[in-house]
Amino acid sequence: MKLKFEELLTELKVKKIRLSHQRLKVLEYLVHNQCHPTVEQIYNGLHKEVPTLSKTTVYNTLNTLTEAGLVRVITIEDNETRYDINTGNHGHFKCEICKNIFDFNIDIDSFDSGELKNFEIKDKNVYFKGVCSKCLSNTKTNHC
Amino acid sequence: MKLKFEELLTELKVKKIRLSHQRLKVLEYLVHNQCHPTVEQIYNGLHKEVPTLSKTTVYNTLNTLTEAGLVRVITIEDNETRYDINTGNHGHFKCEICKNIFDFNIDIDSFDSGELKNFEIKDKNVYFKGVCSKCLSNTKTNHC
DNA sequence: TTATTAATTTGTAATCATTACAAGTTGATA
DNA sequence: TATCAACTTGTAATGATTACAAATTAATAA
Repeated sequence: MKLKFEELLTELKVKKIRLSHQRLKVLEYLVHNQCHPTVEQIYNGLHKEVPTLSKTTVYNTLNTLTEAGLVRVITIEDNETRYDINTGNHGHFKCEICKNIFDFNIDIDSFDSGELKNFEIKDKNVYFKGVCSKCLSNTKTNHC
Repeated sequence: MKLKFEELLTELKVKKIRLSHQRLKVLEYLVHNQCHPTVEQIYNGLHKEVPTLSKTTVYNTLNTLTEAGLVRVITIEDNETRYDINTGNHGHFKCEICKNIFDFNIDIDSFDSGELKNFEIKDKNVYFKGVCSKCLSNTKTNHC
C-alpha cells in the first residue's frame, strides 16, 4: 500500500501534476478503498478529514488522474461512474443484488482479434453482471 | 432483416408485451440501424415518420425491450447509453475520433474464469477503446 | 525565507440524460 | 364492439456532471 502510494507520487511529479493536498487525499482514498468507489463515496469518505473539500474538486481530480493514466474509469452502469486505482489487466463483475463490484483475473490481451488488426487499441474492458456467490446463497436460504 | 423482425414480433407475443405502433417502429429502427444508436438518434430518426412520438416512449420502450432480452444496452461511455438489437456474442470497439462503435467477433464464453465459479453470470460485455483504422490513416495524412 | 505567478480549489449555477407522474389514448380480449 | 388494463404523452423533477469566476495555494526563483 505504502509502496503503491509512493509510486503514484513519483508518477505525478514526472507528469508535472501538482501534488495538492486534495489530490493526495483522493489518491490515498483510492489506494485504501479498492472497492471501485463512486464520486459520492469518495467525497463522503474524505469530508470529515478534509472539510473544505468540494465535490467539483473530486471530479476535477479524478479526471486529471484518469488522463494521466493513474486511475481507470469503470462504467458498467450508465448512471454511476466508478474509479479504480488498479490499472492492471483484470475484469469486473457487478452483483445486481448487493451492487458490489468484484475483480477477477482475465488475460484480456489474449483475444486481440484479427478483425481489429489495423486499429489502435488503447483500453480494454471486460464487464460481467449477475449475482455473486454470497447473494446466491442468501436467496436460497430465504426460499426455505 | 425481414426475418429478424418477424422473430422479434413472435418473441413479443410470447412474452405478452403489447405490439403497439411505437414499439414496432422502435424495433424496426433498431433492426435497420445496427450502428448502436442513442435514444436521441432513435427519437430523431423516427420523428418524421411518427410525429406524435414522445422521447419518454422511446425510453420506456427500450427499457421494456431490454428487460425482455430483445435488446442489449451498451454503456461504454458514462454519458451516453446505446442500444443494440444484436444480442449475440460479440465485442464493441469505440473510436475516440469518429465516435463510431464497431462490432468484433469474440468468444466471450471461452474465459469463464474459475474465480467466478459460484457466481451466476447473466451478462458479459467486452468494450475496447482507441482509434479505428480509418481515423488512424487520416491522422497520418494530416501530418504530411 | 519570501515573493511571484500560474495552477488549483471552491461554491454556485447551468446542463444534460433519464425518470416520475397523471391524464388521455389504445391494443387485446371476450 | 365494448371494456379495461396497459401504453403513450408532455411536463416537471431528479441527479450526475460540467462551466465559470473569485479566492487560494504549490512550486519556482531571488
